[in-house]
Amino acid sequence: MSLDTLIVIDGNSLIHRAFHAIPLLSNSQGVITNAVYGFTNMILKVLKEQDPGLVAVAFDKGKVTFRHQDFADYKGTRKATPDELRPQFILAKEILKAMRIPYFELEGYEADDLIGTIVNQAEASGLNILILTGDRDALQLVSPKTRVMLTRKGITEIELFDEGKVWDRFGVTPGQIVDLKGLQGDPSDNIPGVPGIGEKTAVALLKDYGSVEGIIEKIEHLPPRFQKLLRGKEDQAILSKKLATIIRDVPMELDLSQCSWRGPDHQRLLEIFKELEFKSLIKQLTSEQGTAKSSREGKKKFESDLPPLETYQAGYQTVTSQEDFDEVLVQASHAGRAAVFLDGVRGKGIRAVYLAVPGQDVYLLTVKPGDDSSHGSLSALKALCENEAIKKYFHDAKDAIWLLHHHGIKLQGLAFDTMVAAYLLNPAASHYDLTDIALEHLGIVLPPEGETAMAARAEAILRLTEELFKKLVQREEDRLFIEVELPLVAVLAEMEMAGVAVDKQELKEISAELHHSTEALAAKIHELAGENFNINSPKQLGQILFDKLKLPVYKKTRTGYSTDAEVLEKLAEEHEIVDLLLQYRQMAKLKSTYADGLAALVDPQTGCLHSTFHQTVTATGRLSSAEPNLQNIPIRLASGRRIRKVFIPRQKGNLILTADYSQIELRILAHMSQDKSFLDAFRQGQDIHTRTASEVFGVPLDQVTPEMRNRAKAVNFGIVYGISDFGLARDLKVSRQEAKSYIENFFARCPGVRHYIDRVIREARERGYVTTLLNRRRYLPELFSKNFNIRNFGERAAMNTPIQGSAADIIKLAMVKISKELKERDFATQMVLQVHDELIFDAPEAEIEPLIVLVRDCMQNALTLDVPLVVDIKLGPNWYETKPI
DNA sequence: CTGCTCACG
DNA sequence: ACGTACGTGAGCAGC
Repeated sequence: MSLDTLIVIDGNSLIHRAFHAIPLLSNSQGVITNAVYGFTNMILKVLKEQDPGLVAVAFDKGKVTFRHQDFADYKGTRKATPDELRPQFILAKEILKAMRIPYFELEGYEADDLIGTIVNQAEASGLNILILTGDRDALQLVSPKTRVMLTRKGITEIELFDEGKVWDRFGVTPGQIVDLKGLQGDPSDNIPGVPGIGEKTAVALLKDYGSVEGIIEKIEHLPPRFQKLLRGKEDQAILSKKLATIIRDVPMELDLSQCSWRGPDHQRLLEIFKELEFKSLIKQLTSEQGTAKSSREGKKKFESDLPPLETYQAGYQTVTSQEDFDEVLVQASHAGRAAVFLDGVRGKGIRAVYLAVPGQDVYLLTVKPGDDSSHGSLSALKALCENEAIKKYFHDAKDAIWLLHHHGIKLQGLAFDTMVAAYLLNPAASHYDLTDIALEHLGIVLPPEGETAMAARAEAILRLTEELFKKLVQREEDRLFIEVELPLVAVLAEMEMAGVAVDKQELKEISAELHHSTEALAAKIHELAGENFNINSPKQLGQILFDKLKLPVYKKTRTGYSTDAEVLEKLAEEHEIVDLLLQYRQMAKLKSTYADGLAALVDPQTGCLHSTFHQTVTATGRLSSAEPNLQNIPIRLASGRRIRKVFIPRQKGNLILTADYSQIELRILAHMSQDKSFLDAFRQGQDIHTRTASEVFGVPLDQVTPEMRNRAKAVNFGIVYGISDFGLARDLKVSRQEAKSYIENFFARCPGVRHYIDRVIREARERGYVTTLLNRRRYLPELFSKNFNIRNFGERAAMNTPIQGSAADIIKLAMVKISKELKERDFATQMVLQVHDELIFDAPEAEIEPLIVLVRDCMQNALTLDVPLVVDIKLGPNWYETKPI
């Protein structure tokens, strides 16, 4: 038994291998089991032989929503994964669960990349790693600590590769495997390589020059025939290498402790084996029971079997007397800074305070029931937090501000937020738990519970502050952090706490009206259908429309018929029920999500909605809003727009003022692309959609029809999103040819935009990331995927993110400025909402005039671009009735 | 808990 | 030949 060995398994590779190596077996029920049988067999064999301390499996995960969304017409033309194989993946995962082996998958990544990431972390923890796969690409991961078990022809034969073996077999080091592929290419993965260069040439060149880059650099020194092959193919070679390179820093939260191998859940595994009729495996399992790992298993907690990873502990002193509180404050004052970990729950208050002061032990200040900020530990906390001279570091400072607010404490001197900093370093991660970022950036494991664990968190915040700031400086994101994101934390906290006032009466009336309309529509729909069914169930609705009423099927989803609005609109002519369904859907959405959904979240104390603005959610830098989401309140259709009537000022004499950036994304595109036509249009104050229409349709500005403008508007949007003729055609309901000609015309008339797009994608490929105007960074590992779709997605994200993200930069900057001005000038106005390119204020009538000047100035001058930023301001008694001033 | 659908910029 | 526009959050149904 080797406790320090981790086995990582490429699930996709093994299952595919097994599927092709073993004839189509099935159980008596007809369930095909060949691949899952081979897979299970192989894993059991390796586990038995190696008896590792840890084990994990990785799977590919593509863009399932797109991949499976076939048009009915095309059904059956193409099968990526054979029907006999697809369900076996599910079975394999069931078996893994029963074996208590964790498996990892992440949207947009291949198993390879997850393995690379796991290996990286495991190596850092000092583990020995064995990779089990049928994919030779994995050989690039071989190192002194990592070896690869490669399946041969069949599946039971395994060949073990260490560094020496790779050298013997391929004549290159493991690290050069990717260079080999860059030159040689790989038809199976659609990697071009350099035509004319095969294995021999590639190896010989690499022996002399080390890498693809090395060869290109010394291209002059190469024999003429090689020069000839390589010239003009440099980029292709570099790209090929990148495509073959396994990503090792996939943004995933990996807890190696979850991977400790504890033996299977015998009972469950046996059940599955019986169902699948794996007789030999059943025999194997039952004969082994009671031996080895199975016997020492109880119902222990997961953490009980921790692998040999160092768990981080911090010493701490409990502080209880007033004298000691004073001493802590002296220490913190002296140091000038402290990391604060508040143990508490929003709305309930703080239970304990852990302070990490540089050079001192962590201090624990416990809060006794009934304590308040006038005496005891909370008064010490108040003194600390309200002293601006002492810099405070938090993880999730906005949450801390809420907790402090509960005790009447106002935070001054916020100097770092490790959650927000970790987000800037990798905005694509799914979450930023302190535990995860401490592991990622400090390599330490935080214990889950207890006072030492909490003390360790305070200490970790202190250390992370240093580490993350260093990284921000390295990436030149420190200004973005200090000047925008960090001050924004407090601005958002204030917006959340203020909330936006709601007219509950109006909300009730809307709900009642919607109740009547949905009921009436449902009755008619049921009558036309000839039976009662749940209209909200896409499954039942599909059966009615397509099985019973025999309407034509235009689109399917992974699980059945699609019944979305796009499909229903196509069916409108076919049956009168369809229009009623569209109306019903609309009304039902308004009622459940908005009328009733919002009403349920109104705070009875304040009469306001207190949304949470998340600062660390989007990959582009935008904010998101939740519980409730106030960034998607209806506006496009009159029926939904009414919902905006319920958003009102908090008191009599106040008004709602909205300020939105006009065409900010296209202005940013003009600035970044320097396209003449776009720059000119914005500088002249022209309507951009009219201008694009004039370019695309080749008519003078004054002859652009509304229809032309509409189409041009869709083209402009398409450009920002990464256009395709298909997407544009669908959006505009024109033919694909027509859409294509719009796009071609557009690029012919706006070559600057074309060049900009090409440049951004090229730079993204070179650097692996894209940036915004304020240097916000987004990594795009998708660009290097071997999967065509994922790669294309990466390219669209590469062009969209600088635009969307820069718009986010600008409005965030404006929010910080506005908030500061409002404070300094003692305005009673409250900023209440942000909707990506729009800010909403609740303002006393007397302040409106100066407010308009202030807001417009801060927003339009947040950043100076090569085109003007224009802000439209509206005013009204509620969010619905705001009118241009 | 996942998939579908739909609301917004 | 691939499959089809970027970024979100929420409610509901059904496994």
